[in-house]
Amino acid sequence: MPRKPAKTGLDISAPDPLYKQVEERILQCLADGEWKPGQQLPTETQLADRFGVAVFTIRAGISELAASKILVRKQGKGTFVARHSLQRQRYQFSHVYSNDGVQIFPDRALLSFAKETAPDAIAGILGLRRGERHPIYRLNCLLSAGAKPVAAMEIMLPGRMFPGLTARSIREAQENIYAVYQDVCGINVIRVEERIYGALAKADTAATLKIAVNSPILRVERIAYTYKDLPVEYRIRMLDAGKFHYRTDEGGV
Amino acid sequence: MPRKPAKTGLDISAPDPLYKQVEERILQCLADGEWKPGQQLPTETQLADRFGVAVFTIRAGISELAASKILVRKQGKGTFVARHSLQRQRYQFSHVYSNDGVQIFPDRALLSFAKETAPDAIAGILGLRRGERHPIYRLNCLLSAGAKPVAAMEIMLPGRMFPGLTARSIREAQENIYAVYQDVCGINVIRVEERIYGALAKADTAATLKIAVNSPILRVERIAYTYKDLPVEYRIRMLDAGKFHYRTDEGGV
DNA sequence: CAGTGGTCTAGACCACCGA
DNA sequence: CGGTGGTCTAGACCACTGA
Repeated sequence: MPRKPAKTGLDISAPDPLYKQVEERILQCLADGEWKPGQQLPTETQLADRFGVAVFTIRAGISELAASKILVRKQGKGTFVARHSLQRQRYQFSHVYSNDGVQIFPDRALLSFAKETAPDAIAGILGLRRGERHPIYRLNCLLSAGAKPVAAMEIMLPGRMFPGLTARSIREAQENIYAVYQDVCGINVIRVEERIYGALAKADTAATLKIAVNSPILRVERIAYTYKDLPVEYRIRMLDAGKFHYRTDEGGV
Repeated sequence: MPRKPAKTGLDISAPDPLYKQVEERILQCLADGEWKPGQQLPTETQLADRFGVAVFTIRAGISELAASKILVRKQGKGTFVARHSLQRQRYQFSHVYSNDGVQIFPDRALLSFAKETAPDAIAGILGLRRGERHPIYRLNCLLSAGAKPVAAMEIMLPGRMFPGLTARSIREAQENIYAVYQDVCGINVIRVEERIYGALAKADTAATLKIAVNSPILRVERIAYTYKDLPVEYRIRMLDAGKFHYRTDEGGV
């Protein structure tokens, strides 16, 4: 007897395999906010019933999302929506090292917080429609390790996606700023693209970082994305390249 | 009846699951050179017989190695040892872009090729035992796109791991240099670590790149590893940061 | 102890490849 | 057409969690 596709939306005769469809459905539930960060998903058996497929198929879908760090499986407990905890920051999205080889997790001081209309260039980067007026938040931060400045950071966020964001909510959170996006606005960053430029410090950057004008700096631009490849953050960091560097890995078993 | 562990070396009662042991065994075969780059592995059914486990278990092990880009599966054909082809270079280990956003695959000109004794610092980076004399190859290259210099590159290789390497073999190959390591010396790079520094061009680098002294440069140091986390290459690239930048991605579905 | 995810089996059918 | 990997099922047992 053929499987009934109507009830669940999963279709064995579709071009995509069932476990890919499971993946899509779970991503859709996450994008819709049905399951929120930190929350437990239904068990694999329950999902298998709900979607009308075998447990193996559910596992295949969940496995890919777990590999992407979107879900977290805990044996004996359940499967959970990943959170941007401090521990997670230690191994993802954090690549600044001092030049003597110590990984840096800088403190964040919020210097300014403004709401304004997005310039065309920024609107384009954040995927906002041309020809319309879009509010954005513009944040300026100083990142420092101990008393030493590490980087000047500017963050631009599409205003409509971050309801309820305030300077206060950012200042009070000791956490990774992506945890603030999650907890305050329900925005989940799952992927980033970075461009790393070498440059010379201009007067304002030099003053902020307490280095000489024309000192070498690393300008790191990042676009962060949530589900469905939707850009949610554009940030620029100006790192003091005299004291710090950037590391990446690739490949590996 | 319990599985017999002696014959194959796989042991259901070991702390590692069987599919991890499969993975280890395959990596060992690769490190031993039993299966060479581009070569086809035995079929999953044959490996299942050989290791005394189910096909599913073989698949689980191979899947992880395929995700690490160490093996390549081709439906209807078989499973193969990955090669460092030009196509592969396009999506792995190549991150230089011009500042107007075009990905750069520079040409390589070999300027010098020397064999010498490794200084202590280099020996340490390449994991060579202290207090012994180790031959290394030291290569200097100019990377350029069209007529424009992109970067000066220095490569250091542990001499004993690269028998038969000559300036000629590198000059004649139009391929990715990692393909030369594979084809000439049987060395497979599977993972790299990179450190990205911002700096100012000194006189010699400036002359090579045809830029002004104290122009901004990106100094990219890379250590490349083969199986068993064995370092096989240390390279330093000095990129003209006025015209080029570096990109990385992280995360994603 | 019951419930979770983790591993593993034996087998089925499919899609793709090349002779 | 036979052989390959790709997907999927049903079911088993294990390891870990927390009440």
